[in-house]
Amino acid sequence: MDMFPYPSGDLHMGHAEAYALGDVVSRYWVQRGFNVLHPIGWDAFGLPAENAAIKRGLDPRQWTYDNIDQQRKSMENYACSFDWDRVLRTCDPIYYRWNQWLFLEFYKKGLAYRKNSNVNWCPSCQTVLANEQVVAGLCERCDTEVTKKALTQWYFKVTDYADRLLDDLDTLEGKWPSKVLTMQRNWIGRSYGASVRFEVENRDEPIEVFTTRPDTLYGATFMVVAADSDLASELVADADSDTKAKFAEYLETVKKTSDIDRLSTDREKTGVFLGRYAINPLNGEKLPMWASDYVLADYGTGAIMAVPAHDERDMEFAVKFDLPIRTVVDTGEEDPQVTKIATAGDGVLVNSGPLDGLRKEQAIAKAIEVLQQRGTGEKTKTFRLRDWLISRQRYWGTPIPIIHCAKCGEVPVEQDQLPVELPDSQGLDLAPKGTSPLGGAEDWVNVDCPKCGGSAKRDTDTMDTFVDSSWYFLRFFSPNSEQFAFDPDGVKQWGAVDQYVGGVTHAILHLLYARFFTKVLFDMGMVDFEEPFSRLLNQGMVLMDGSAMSKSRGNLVKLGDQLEEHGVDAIRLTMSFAGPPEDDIDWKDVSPQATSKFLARAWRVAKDVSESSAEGEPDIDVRKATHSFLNEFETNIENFKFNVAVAKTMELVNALRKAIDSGCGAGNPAVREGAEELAKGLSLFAPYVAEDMWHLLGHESPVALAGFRDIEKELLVQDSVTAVAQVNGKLRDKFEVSVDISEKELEALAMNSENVKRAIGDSEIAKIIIRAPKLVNIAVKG
RNA sequence: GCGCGAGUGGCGAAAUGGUAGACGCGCUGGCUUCAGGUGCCAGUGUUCGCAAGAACGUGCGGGUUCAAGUCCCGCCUCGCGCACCA
Repeated sequence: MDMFPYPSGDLHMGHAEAYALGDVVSRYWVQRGFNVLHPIGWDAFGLPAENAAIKRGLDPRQWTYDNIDQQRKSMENYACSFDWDRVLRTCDPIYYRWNQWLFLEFYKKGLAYRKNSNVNWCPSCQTVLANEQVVAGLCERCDTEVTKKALTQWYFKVTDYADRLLDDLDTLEGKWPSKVLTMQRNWIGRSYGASVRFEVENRDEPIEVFTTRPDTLYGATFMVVAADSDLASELVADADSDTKAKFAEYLETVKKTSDIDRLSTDREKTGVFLGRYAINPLNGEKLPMWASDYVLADYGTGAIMAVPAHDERDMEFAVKFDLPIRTVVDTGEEDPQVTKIATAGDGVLVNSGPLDGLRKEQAIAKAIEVLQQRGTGEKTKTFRLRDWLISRQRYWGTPIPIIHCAKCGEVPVEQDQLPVELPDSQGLDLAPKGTSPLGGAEDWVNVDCPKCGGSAKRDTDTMDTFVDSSWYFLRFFSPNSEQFAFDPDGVKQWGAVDQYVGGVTHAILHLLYARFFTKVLFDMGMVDFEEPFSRLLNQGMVLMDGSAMSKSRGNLVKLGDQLEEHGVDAIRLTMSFAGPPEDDIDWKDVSPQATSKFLARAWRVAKDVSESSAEGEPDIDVRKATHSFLNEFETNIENFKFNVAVAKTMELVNALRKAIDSGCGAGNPAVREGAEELAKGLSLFAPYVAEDMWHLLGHESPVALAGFRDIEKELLVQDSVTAVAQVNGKLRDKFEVSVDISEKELEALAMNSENVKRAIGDSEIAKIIIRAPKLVNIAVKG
């Protein structure tokens, strides 16, 4: 299965590569006789449709469906072997109805909930964004600086699945690109440590912090609370007016700082003293409490214990504000108290009471044990992963099927009322204004509460389009079903996606969400697998002159033009032959003309065979060439080495050409056999030419279904090989030998070689290594 | 800063520790052709040599091995990811 496209305009070179490669895999397994489901659909909701609507006054629905029609025609022309009976479009009510159904199932299980918090806000798109959609502080879509806004929004509780999402990555090892696995692991970001409760003077409740280094508790010399957290404001509330004023001023500047500035690496630490003290639970020491923006409000508990001697950031802060530094781990490096350089490595505990003399790992365990005994802390873990914010204040998406009633609160829409269809865009103001355009559809918004019958309003937000793509692969089992989201029989028959193909751009977002959905559906008993995509192939990008193609850059290569000039087969083959699929292709390095020439050369082989009458016994060398081609072709395809597989078909063409011109001739049955396997092999890359060849060779049925010939193992055995003679590992001579040559014979052959004799000269022979039938290496002294 | 990946001819690239450069582009020469931006054949890592052959050669420096593009250690460069995550 290929990642489904977003229908913005026609297909481009990137699509051409992705679908060529996906099609090779699909056609290969069909050729091997498997029942292959190779579906396609459209990720049809989303902002571009809406933006086009705003900019050019179009109906987003019309714009989307027009683009889908155009893309579909191009795909058909491009010979994509999709199952056109299973097409889905996520903007069809029959599709998004099940988005809503799934949302309500999640809601029932407490996996969909609403909360108020500081969320990422794109001032340009005028909508909230998920953490995953913020890249280095910028909106993933429009590169605008993202700001924070306190809003009540819908979330999916991905964090409930954090452990499984992380641990199950192990089962994908070797089947997904390791790069993607690493990125997912980093994103989920589990760290083990301890939560520790610190009493605070003049406060009833202790505050809790998370630390990965409970062993350094004796080295804690102050505490830091995230300046923008509720806790900081609360702590400072009772302070003197001077402290309060300073805090208020600081908080103002923190709020003004954009994420971009905040993230810049060598930014000086800032902060203010809160006028409060916490008590170290292990040694009873009084620790001054500070507020700073280097502690994040939404990670851990938004507060930390600061151990400057063994944490770089705490050290920086301590130096800046002249706070004490106490070394508690002797790492063998210079004392951080003196150098002002924090040490984080392993070592022996000092100045730490009962922990003294222990090594880091033991001390961590011991510290946790002590905390547990005293009831002031325990072993715990924290994740970087946050819950998935799914509400969007935009029009072109799935309406959230919730009704808000003043009396009954959140009321889910009844099952039989689904789908909650999007109102027509006519008469709605789609321009971004910070609240959903759906709010303006009064007939649509105002409804009776399903519970009490009183007047109520629909939720006006729409779902993130990543909800649509989190389960679409399951919908292909029954794309038009009104009975269920996806057919359980289909799940049994087809199961998880055996092979997924798409760009690495979705390494985190889409793949993580789809994995999350699959696990939830597994727990609901709706699917019997926990990972949606058994194998994943990331294709690279198609570039021009080293950079991404774009109209504004003036280096845009149009797929339509390329197809016009070279033909579909040549472009598909060029994409496959250019290099390893995961590498980028620079279009300037690639030659579709050459590929065309190769296709013509292959075609002529079939032509020559078709014009000769069969005669003679099958030529054994040609048969060997054909069967070793089959053997190598199959392993290369199965290992995604499409470029090498194409090279092997070129070798076969060369061998057949030679046989026709200066060997056994085109009428030899072995040449016909070779030409037929050649057509089948080529059918994965160049279906039109291959089909023509196949018909030239006298077949009526489609080449795509012909099936490779069984490999005759005995034809893979070479009866002579080139043996090499080395002296001290350097090649000195070669000879053709029989594969079953004895070690003695091979050695004699080598020793009699003039070249070898010369290389040995007067030196003394130390050792002779023989690997019959391929190699003799003579080690000499001196 | 941390993590991951990659550095091989003029170019895109091949190579279970055992012939480095398969296959293709480009280039050179020959044949075919009225002609050719076609087709076919041959050559093509660098240096020396008429040749036979030799020396050198997979980013750099070491190491393991009879044998290293491949394994180990240290560096350099590029790309990607993460980046005050406690």
